[in-house]
Amino acid sequence: MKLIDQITSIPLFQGLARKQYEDLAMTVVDQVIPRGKMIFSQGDEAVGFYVVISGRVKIFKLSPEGKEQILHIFGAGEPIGEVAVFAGEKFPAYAEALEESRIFFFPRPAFVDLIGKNPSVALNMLAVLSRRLRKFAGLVEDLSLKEVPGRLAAYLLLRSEQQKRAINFELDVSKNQLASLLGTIPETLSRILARMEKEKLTKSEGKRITILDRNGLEELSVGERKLP
Amino acid sequence: MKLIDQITSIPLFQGLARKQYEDLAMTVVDQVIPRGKMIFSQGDEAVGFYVVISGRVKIFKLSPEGKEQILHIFGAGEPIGEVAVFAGEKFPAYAEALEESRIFFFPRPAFVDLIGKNPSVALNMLAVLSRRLRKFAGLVEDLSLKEVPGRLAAYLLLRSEQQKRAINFELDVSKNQLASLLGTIPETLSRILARMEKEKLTKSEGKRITILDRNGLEELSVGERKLP
DNA sequence: GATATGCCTTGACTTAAGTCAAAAGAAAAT
DNA sequence: ATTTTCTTTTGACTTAAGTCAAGGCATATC
Repeated sequence: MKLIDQITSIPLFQGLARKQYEDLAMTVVDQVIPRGKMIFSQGDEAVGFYVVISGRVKIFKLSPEGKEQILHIFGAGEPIGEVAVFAGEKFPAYAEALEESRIFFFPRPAFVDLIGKNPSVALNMLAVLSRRLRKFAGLVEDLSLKEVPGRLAAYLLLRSEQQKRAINFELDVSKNQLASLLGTIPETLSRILARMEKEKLTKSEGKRITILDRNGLEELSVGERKLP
Repeated sequence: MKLIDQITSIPLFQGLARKQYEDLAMTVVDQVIPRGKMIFSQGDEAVGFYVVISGRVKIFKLSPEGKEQILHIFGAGEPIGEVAVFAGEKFPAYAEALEESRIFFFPRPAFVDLIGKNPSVALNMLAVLSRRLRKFAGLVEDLSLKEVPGRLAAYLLLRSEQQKRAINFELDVSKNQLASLLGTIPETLSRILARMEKEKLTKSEGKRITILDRNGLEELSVGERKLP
């Protein structure tokens, strides 16, 4: 697919004139990042931002001891690092490709200019940031007010919802990654999955999860129920 | 002070034409909220957003058992609830006045209209949301990767920085609130303050905190040191 | 002045989840 | 195919922080 068509299909840039897509295409840097490679590190100078075209990218924080907390996992169409364009100039976290990913880099000046002239881009961006803030508020709530079984239950229910309430689906991340996403460690995750299975709430073989008792999971996720 | 002058001094609205301030003044609702009163609840329909004119407002989440996690404490000039204007239409958390507060309510349609027409307001708003995202990323990091002593140390250092690196300052929130802000409970906070004092890192009498060993606190906050 | 109310602290106890170590499985590399 | 490497699971143990209960202290209320 041609560069400009790729740009046209980025949700953030919906509603622009032909000319503006062409301008964007002039400044964009197209790059392919292999699995496991860092895109940027916390503290790096942000001279622009990225949009994921294909593949998946994780954004995360690291503790001094090396424990990681994933903040987001972004896929096609989603912008990353845009926060640094509007506040501060350093990336506030690390970004690494979870699989081979194609990403577009947009330099800051052209983008700021575009936003100033295009209310629709500004509104799109406001919507993106607002959704992200909402998601963060949920993450903070989970980390602070729920126990790990509740967080895991909420995550499984969310994944199921995203797949038409499928009773049976594949985790799209490794269990190590999932642990990091839930703010815990692989050992704990493993144990809790085993306990859920014993309670006949779920069944798991590798990455394949089957929800046996949706209601029970819901109770767990809102804290009305505890795992023995 | 006159209504319109109050509006003029809101950072979010910097750089508007006289006419636009007048339009805003036409739609604004001025209200005074007594200490302890709810401004909105999680799930409430968001027909607009608020700006704090004076006083302080806490934004928080509640667990089913009633434990609260404060997300932000906002003071004069800061907007609240604007996320709901751009994404979803429900407030994602609770808001309550910590002290008697004067707040302006701006109905959604007029504001969306203003943003569409005024790139500077859009950019201001993008900056506000971006700073907030950054703060959240830090909160998530703290909750997930630091222990309570580290979070407390980081908080005390931050407060000190905000007051010209004062060695001696007053907490601007009650210790109960501080516990909620740090994602813990009053008992734990109390014990950790006592341990810090024993280690000669700080000294506290009521709300007055004295930093005795800034370096030690920094080590604690980055996890290079542990409290015995 | 007495009493109530909210705020903070302390002690004894419990528990969720982390650490460390080891091993089994699965996936990738040679 | 076999070795290497990474992921996942399990067991034994430790620990940070939560719960419950009681008491102190201050401020507000009658």
